[in-house]
This record gives sequence, C-alpha cells and structure tokens, in this order.
Amino acid sequence: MLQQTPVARVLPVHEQWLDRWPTPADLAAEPTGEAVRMWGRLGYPRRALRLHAAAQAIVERHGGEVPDDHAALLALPGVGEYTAAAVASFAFGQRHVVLDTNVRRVLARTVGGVELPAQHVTKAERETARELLPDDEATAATWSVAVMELGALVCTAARPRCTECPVASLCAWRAAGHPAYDGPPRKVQTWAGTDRQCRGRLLAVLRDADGPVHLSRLDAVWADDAQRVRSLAGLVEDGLAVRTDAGTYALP
DNA sequence: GAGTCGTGGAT
DNA sequence: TATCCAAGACT
Repeated sequence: MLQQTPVARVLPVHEQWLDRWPTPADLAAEPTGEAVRMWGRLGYPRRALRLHAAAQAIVERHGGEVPDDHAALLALPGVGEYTAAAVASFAFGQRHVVLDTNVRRVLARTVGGVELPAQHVTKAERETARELLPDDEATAATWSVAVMELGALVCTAARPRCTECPVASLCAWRAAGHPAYDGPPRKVQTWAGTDRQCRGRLLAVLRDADGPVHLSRLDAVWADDAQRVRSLAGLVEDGLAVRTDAGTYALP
C-alpha cells in the first residue's frame, strides 16, 4: 500500500483492511474483486491484485506465514527489491540495503551533494548504500529505518528542515550551499486526458457499484470512444475487470 | 532502460 | 491554478 503512496493516505485503508482480513489466509479466500474494492482510491489498483496474489502465494508456499527470507519475499507478487528489503529489515531485523525514495534523497544530498537523486535507481547508488550500511545485523536494520525516517520527516523533497537535521554538519549538499537540481529534466506525470485517468474513472464506476454494470454507465464517464474502449480492454487485460456473458462489466 | 500504471494533499 | 511527488513494480 505504501508503494508510491503517502503514509497518511494509507493508514485508514490499512486499518480497515486488517480489520477485515487479519491474516493472509483471510485475504486469499476472497475474490480478487473484493481486494480491489477495499483498495478504494489508494491508486495503482494493480497493487491490490498483487497483494491478493501474494496472500495466496503465502498460503500455498509458506503455510500462511509471511516468510522472513529475502529471496522468498522477492518472489511474491508485487514485492520488489525495496519491499523485500524493507520487510526483511523492519519486520525481521535483518541486514539489507533499503533503498526507497526517502533514503535515495538523503544519500543524494549528504553523500552526492545534489538536491535530488536520478529518476531511477542506479547501480552506483545501490553501491553507495551498501557501503554505508553498518556490518552488524541489528544495527543495520536500525540504520535503515533511521535514514528512511530522516528522509520522510526532515530531509524532505520540498522545504527540507536542515536546521533540525542531525547530520547537517556532514551533508555535502549543505556544504555546497544547497545548489538547485540541475540534472536532466524530470519527467512530469501528465494526467488530464491520459489512459490512466480514463482507467481510474472506469474502475471507480465498477468499484462503487454493488454488482455488474451496463456498458452505458461506463460510456457515460469518458467521452473519447477509442480511448475508453482501449482503457476498458486494458482493465480486463490486467484482471481488474471482467466482462460477463450478458455484456455487463464487474470487478473480478 | 524507459514507459506505464492512480490519486490527492501540499505548495 | 498548475505543478510536484509520494515506503515502486513490472514489462
């Protein structure tokens, strides 16, 4: 839930989610559409499908218990390098390079002397993080969560609180006079008129309906025929929607 | 490796 | 009001 999503927005959904499905087995027993519905407006709804699939995999491969092994975590749907490292570190106290957007920004500033990291994680970045990670397992786990919190609460993307920063004295970016970002132009996420917006509109109709909806109700929320048809097909392709025999659409 | 995939609070 | 961007994963 936290992937690319602010913590404050996740908290209420997370609470409802665990109230309804306390264990992986509880979630795994539900239709995937229920996961999509409970996901609400968190965004990137394919994550709901993957979380549901991960719950099933945990039941099938790990007896219903979340594995503590990094490789086993990484093999779960929706779990990438970051999430596997985060769970292994924060839940199980292990030593892994935890490289999320917060850590990347802290390292870019303190070590790299630049305001912001590159668009995507680089090999050099991962190497820097690996070298800085303390050797001791428990200390490494604490270090990882500490750097992450520093990035989330102090070394923020906009208006960093440098006067409150515990490592300001060793920060290369501060020493350089806080130079502004001057790398390649960062990709701006266009939104209005995109397939993403269209998909969001369509899925919202399915999510908010009690049962299958007629195509006319989907037609009503997006004017561009070609784009709407393409987006709906994409939702079906992704497993976020299903077409019934009667020609209606619903959550899977 | 670059594109794609939602949503909404903050500035 | 427009832009930024947030505990990334997958193709």
